[in-house]
Amino acid sequence: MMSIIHSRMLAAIRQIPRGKVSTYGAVGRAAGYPRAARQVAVALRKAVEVPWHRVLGAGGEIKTSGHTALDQRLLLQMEGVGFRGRRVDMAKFEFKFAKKRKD
DNA sequence: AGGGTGACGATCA
DNA sequence: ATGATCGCCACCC
Repeated sequence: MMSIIHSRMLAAIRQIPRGKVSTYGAVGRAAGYPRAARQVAVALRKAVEVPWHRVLGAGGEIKTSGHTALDQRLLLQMEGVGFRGRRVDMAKFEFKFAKKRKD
């Protein structure tokens, strides 16, 4: 069963273009669940066919561990995403979700 | 129903 | 910068 919340999380994640990244918190907000950053991770873990490697922790830090973390970093660098130490250079590579506004 | 959990996030020492 | 703590929230026994 795929809960609606996961569907929305994944929909948001699929919007992240190649060569760009986002964070669990930002994805949660984009999906309409501003406090559900952890659920973004849960959704990613279970989902298939989504650019999971483009989702990082706050500050552009890779929050995965072990072999998964190495894969993630490699995949990102393959897409041209640049790192600065252990973190992605968010100033240049963070994808900004279109946010709703009232105008 | 109740309690533990986690690919999080912000804060503080 | 690093580690501890606490707040969050849906999921899984």
